[in-house]
Amino acid sequence: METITDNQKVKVAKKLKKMFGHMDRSEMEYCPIRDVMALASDKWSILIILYLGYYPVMRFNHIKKRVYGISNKVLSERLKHLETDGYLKRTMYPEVPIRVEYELTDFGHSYLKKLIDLTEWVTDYSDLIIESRKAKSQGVPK
Amino acid sequence: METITDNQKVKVAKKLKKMFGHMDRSEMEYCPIRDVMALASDKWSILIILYLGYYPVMRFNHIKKRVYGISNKVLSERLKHLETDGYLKRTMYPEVPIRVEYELTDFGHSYLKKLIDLTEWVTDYSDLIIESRKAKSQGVPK
DNA sequence: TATGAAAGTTACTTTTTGTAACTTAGTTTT
DNA sequence: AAAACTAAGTTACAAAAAGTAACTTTCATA
Repeated sequence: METITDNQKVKVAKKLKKMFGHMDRSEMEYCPIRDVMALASDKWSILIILYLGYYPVMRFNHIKKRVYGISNKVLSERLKHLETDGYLKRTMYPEVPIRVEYELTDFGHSYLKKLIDLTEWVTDYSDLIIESRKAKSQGVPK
Repeated sequence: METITDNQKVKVAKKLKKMFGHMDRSEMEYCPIRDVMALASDKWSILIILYLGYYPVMRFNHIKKRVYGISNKVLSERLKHLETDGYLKRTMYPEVPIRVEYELTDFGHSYLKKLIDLTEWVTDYSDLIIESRKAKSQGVPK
């Protein structure tokens, strides 16, 4: 992993200062950013968006197969919210059996880029993390 | 929002292809990346890490005050996991009353950078999203 | 002796998820 | 003509996760 220089830390601190202007209400007010983050960083939403980046157009059952482990219920909920929030577009073809296609909007694509950066990082370091986890769980005899 | 060009989409597709080499097991195998993502993208974990970026050293109750709304229980759990996974370091001073300090590891700082990028994006567009949400929920009369 | 503070833990309630069976509407097969 | 088949969900119920609030521990101080 790249080491973080103090210089970089200063940059990071600046960005945080800017961001926390919005976030840092230690009282219990409504915070739109948290609200948006809640959906955007949800584990299932992330997978859905990544797969929609990979397969530009997907139908309900296709997503369900790829995002293995997701239930109809949660998939249906997340798709609705992701559509409502503008990340994806749902197109229904009134054929029989019904056909419904999902695809990212431009907005969704813009978010996809950020998610890819995040996922790349996780991909690169997941082995390291799993190692750390094992090491700690085995008890460090010191 | 910046429009996504086809050229950019190609780049994105390439990255996804690489990533999905790891992720795309449509069978129910254990996937370390998902596992890591589950903690790393958790809503409370994100807030904890962001605040630890802002205040380099924090004690339990300080974190609890800043990450408003989090319960002792969940905070305690997340801190343990984040420590186990190597994002942060916990230092206990056996004074009375006890003092425990949390700070990001280098690894945690490296992840913080990614989180900041993500959060910046969310910050920039959260208004747009809230708008989209309102528009859709009011029913679009067409 | 009683009070207090910090960092949790615990028992219990509420909310969110997961499971699996069911619905809907035409199409094709028997 | 009735029965079976699709895809895309929905629904009722069970299981897991999160929230709540009271409790614990340790020793210094009033």
